[in-house]
Amino acid sequence: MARRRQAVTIKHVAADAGVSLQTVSRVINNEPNVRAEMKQRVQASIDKLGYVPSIAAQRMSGSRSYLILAINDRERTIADWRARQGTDWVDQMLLGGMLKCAEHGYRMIFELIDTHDDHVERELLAAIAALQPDGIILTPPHSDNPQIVAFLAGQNIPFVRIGSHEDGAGIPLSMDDEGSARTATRYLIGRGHARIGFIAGSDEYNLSGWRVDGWRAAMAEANLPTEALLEAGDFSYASGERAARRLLQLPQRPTAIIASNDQMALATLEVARDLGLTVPDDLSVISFDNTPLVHFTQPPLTAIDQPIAATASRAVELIIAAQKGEERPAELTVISADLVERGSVAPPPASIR
Amino acid sequence: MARRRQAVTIKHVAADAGVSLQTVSRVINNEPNVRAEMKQRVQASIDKLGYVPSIAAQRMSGSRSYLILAINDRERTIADWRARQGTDWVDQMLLGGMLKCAEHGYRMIFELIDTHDDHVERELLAAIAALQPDGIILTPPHSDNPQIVAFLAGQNIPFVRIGSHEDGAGIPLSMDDEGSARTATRYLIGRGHARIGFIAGSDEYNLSGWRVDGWRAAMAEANLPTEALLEAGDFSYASGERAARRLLQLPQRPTAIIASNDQMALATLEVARDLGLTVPDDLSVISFDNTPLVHFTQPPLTAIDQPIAATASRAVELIIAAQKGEERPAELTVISADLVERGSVAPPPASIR
DNA sequence: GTGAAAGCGCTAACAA
DNA sequence: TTGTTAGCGCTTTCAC
Repeated sequence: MARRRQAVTIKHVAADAGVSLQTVSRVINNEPNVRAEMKQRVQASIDKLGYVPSIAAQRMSGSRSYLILAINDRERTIADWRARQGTDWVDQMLLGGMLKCAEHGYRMIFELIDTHDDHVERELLAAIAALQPDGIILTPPHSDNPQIVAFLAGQNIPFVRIGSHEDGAGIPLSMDDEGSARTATRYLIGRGHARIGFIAGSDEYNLSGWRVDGWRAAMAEANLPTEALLEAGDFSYASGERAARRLLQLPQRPTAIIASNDQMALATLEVARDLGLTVPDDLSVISFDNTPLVHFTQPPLTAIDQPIAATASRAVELIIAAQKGEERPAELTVISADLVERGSVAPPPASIR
Repeated sequence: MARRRQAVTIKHVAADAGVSLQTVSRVINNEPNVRAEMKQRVQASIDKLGYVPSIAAQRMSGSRSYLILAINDRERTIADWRARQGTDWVDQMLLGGMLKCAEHGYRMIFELIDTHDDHVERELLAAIAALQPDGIILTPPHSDNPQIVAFLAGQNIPFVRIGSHEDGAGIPLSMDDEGSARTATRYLIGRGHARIGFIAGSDEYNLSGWRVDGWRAAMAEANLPTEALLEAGDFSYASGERAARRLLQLPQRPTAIIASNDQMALATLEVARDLGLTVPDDLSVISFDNTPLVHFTQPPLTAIDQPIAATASRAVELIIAAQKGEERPAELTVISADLVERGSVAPPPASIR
């Protein structure tokens, strides 16, 4: 392979327009102190020659790299990819993140990092040193990983922590898990349910706790009991199955169950079927995440939509703002989630009501 | 934001090891002409200081960028992302491509380009000039787009055309669509089916035609008629619905249908239900792609698995090999697909058999 | 086998 | 408002 050099450089443009390199640079970067006429002339040459600045060279000379790193958990992401169950977290991140990046002339680079690895810092450093990104987006469970947060804080690089409430280095960006759980719970209460079970997600994710909190809060405000109605899960189908079985075999079984993700809701549907319960007539189910599978279940699942695309998009905006030297927002940024109504919720059965 | 400079550079390493810059560079790039002892000393300094070479600087001085661009069709990709139907083409590409890249110290950058846009060249040029990738992976329908292929050929950059048979610039890499269609058809014939309908995909994709060819070939070799059994679709659910309805309302309806993708197979299932036909007892269905939804249909779909991850992985290998100056393979590289058996195929109904 | 010098494309700092 | 100079971190010559 022959070595490739930039075909058209700033030099060609400068020569063509009959100006200095610096003037071209100013035009590229939209800097002030260039006369309109000059600017136009340079722009004409740029267009004529099809010039595009080299990110490498820009980065080299100490300017921006126009690269934003989106970091996800390696193990979980690869497991999801291999499972092919339709989990589309990555797709939604790209949808929101890439498009927003493109709007601002940035590019999003997707990276996988091990949460548990004792080389986290080395992995991160490698990515940062190699790519020199202008900002980093952290997703759960990395967002609250003290080691990662501390390391990034020391790198003097703007970063957003998606799904985090904690103060500290970096910009936290919440998807309002507690509020969503409250919304789902109130929705069920509004339809007459009083015994509402909850299947929690993995402890490794802070959002699991927040979702439980929201459920508890909504139950409390309606003076409804929660005892024995909380079951631990870990987001896996198997854990959802176990949890659902325990809940549905309670002497006084719940008339509705909220599952902390779609897989566990799917398992709940299956257990209900197995026990001869019809959804939604005998049992109502609400799930979290709203991944593609909600369309395909029998009945389709009413679900809390995790606004991943919107969140990633906002994260990019926050990073670009930070890049420009703007202050980080004083308040925690919250992207709220909607409840999408489908077919898995009905009033509780008359016999129990 | 303060300007960030590389924390540890080749200079620091050179100073620490007491050698010249050049020697460090040689060690980094694993070049010959360095004594083992020297190499070891330098490597020790690299590890100690946590040095990682800057891709920007490497690229600047005319070496590789260690970046591989994966290009997908913007319109279709975004539509899939928004539809949230679980299409996981992108995920599978990342799975295969990113992991293989990581193995070789490369990174995969995912880009979207408009097929129809008259600015294709400009968009491509922008990506290439900005990123200076070492290679490009084209996916359908870009793989056989003459404008794109011609443009890339002129850029002196290795590129792979996934899902392409055509000779010419770039390295074609086939997923054996014709063979897969033949496999699916033979599989049905083996189970006793004689009237096998086929729903084709969009003309915009060459693979649509190859799948039809495979079906035709398998039918021909068994001396089975194909007349009236081929219906056009465009990969959309709606088109699948129309096609399935026409096929199933034929005076002599098919006992099996092969749909060129999962969405159209899903539609076929729905039409069958609507017409009072049970799958698989009255009608067998095989779909293409094996996206996540195949698990969730009633019954789960027997499907041809498109080996996207394996193909992306191979594409990366081909590019890295080309980068090293190796000859492109003389033969067309073919990644073959498997048939995954689930619940949508049975022998034809006795009344027809 | 190792080192010194030049230059990649661009921008920051300064000068005019 | 515009141009000049130096240097970013690295690799490629070309000496030694």
